[in-house]
Amino acid sequence: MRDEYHPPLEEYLQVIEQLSDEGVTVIQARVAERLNKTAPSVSEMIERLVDEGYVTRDGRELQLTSNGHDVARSVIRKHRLAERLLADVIGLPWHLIHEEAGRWEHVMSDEVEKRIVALLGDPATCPHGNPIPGSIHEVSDRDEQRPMADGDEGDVFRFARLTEEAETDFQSLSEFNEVGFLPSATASIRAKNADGTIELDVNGSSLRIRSKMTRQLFVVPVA
Amino acid sequence: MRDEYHPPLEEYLQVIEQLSDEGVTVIQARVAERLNKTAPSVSEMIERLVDEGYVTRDGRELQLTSNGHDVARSVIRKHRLAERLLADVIGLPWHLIHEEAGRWEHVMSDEVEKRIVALLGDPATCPHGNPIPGSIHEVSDRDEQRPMADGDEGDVFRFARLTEEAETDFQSLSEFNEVGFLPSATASIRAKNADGTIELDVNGSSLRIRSKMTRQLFVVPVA
DNA sequence: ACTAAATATTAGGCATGCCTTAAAATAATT
DNA sequence: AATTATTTTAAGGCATGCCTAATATTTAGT
Repeated sequence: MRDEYHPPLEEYLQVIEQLSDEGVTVIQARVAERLNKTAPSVSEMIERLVDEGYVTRDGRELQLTSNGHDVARSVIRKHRLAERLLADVIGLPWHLIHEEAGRWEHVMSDEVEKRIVALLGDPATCPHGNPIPGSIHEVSDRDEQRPMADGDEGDVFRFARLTEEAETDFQSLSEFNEVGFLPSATASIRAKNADGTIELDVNGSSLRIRSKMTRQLFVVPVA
Repeated sequence: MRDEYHPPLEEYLQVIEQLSDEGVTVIQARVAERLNKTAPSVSEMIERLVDEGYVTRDGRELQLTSNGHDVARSVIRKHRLAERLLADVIGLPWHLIHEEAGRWEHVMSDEVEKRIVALLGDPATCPHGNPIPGSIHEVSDRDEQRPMADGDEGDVFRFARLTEEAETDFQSLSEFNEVGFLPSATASIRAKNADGTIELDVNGSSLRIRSKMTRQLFVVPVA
């Protein structure tokens, strides 16, 4: 088996899994972007991951092996559980939890994972609305979720989730946190601007969503 | 300033601080033993720590600079707060918390540290009875504490703390946990054996303490 | 088909932290 | 003092993960 402590390996597998989840074609260039590493670094590392049986290649496309997939799922599970713990128990502000959990995910033992699950009642999602792999609870509204960008002026919706990629946009996250625009919050589209930004009404407060971000936020229409 | 994430550096400074706290003369050989590293590895690393201004030498004796001391205190503080969180909130069994906290200490942000302090009410000690640097609460019985080895048959005491070194004796810790012999527990000396081991009565259960361990456990006599 | 853009690899380096083996320096004992 | 034990350093290596610069190799766009 693999040693205990391999942050870089875990990061690579995690990103491959996430890209794949997002429907992005997983090639090295995408991984490099996500991890902020140079192409040669990624090339070398992927070679290792292939050698060690975590990844296979089909042309330039990357695929996790069953083993690689298990590791990735475990890391993602720990990441999202850590986020829940940080937000719900420790009281760390919502916009700070992602970065913190990005370190915790690599040091949390399976034993602690279990205790956190018990403590929190096996939550279905992280505080960004993304499902926690292995939870017995289903995310019921998955297929009703659609990108905020697809909405129209006047639409009222419930904020369901934001992509992992969006979680790294610290500036936006701070703004969301400021006005309480977090998953499960209700809001409405005040205006769709020519530059692609969207003006929201969140509980009376106004919030402008960056153009790129509107495709990273998933919402569920409210009757 | 120093980058975020330097587990090895932090481990070295932490050990130097702890050895010094224990009254041990801090030389490289001691550090090597504690960290389970070879002498040349430690020699090289200490050289770096000196170069970078964390440590000074006086002959073979090592001393932390003010900066090095601050880092060490911070890591120890995070370690002990993590242990409290793991034990009191997350519910990880007592004998497992030390190892887990040994990883968490390197990834916990100052922000999270603050929240944990607030959550736990600024605890005075970790679950092994050792003081948490920076806590406003005093450890009142510090000078009444003495090694269990100094006690006599029939003595009744309160278990006050165990040294950091003892915390790595997983086997003993498991046994202690088994019979509920944790800091703040009351017990009595049933027998002092010729081989240096001590036989305890813990709440009716019998517990044999390894010879070496009897000097690592500090107790406070009970009237 | 042909050029431009995107992607991947090669080659050569580098810092970090470890290690082993061997030699030197200190300290402790007899 | 001489010897033995402890401690430190020197020398040479190695794996991990990064990097830059330069070179292929694809894939797309015109």
